[in-house]
Amino acid sequence: MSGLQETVLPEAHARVYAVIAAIPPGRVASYGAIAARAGLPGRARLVGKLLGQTPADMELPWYRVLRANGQVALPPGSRGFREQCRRLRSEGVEVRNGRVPLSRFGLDADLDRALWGMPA
DNA sequence: TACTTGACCGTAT
DNA sequence: CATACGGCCAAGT
Repeated sequence: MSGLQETVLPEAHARVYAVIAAIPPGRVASYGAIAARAGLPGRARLVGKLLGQTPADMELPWYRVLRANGQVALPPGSRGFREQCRRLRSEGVEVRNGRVPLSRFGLDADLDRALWGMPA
């Protein structure tokens, strides 16, 4: 066998997609939290790269993914940026100045709550 | 092979 | 709140 990660990475990609697909409407998660839940701790950039290469026609709630501080990761003013803000707001998520306020819960806690239903 | 690029992140100043 | 720095690592040049 010649390539290990040549088969391992696609596996990881599938897990990342699964985690993102599991984020319920009206909820958000950070790149880092998603990577961690997909078994790739410390590899938030891989998630970003993957989303960047994800075809726009694929069904995936990509817009529920934000930076750890709540900011939208796309270039401010770009089409994707506006699209993301629009979709989030349409789900009832507050977006102010390209950013989602993380009032009492961090994005990680928010994702955990979403996946495991932990109470506040 | 070496260097650069990214839809990132935590810590420090 | 803003900068800076190191860490992360697949892919492209």
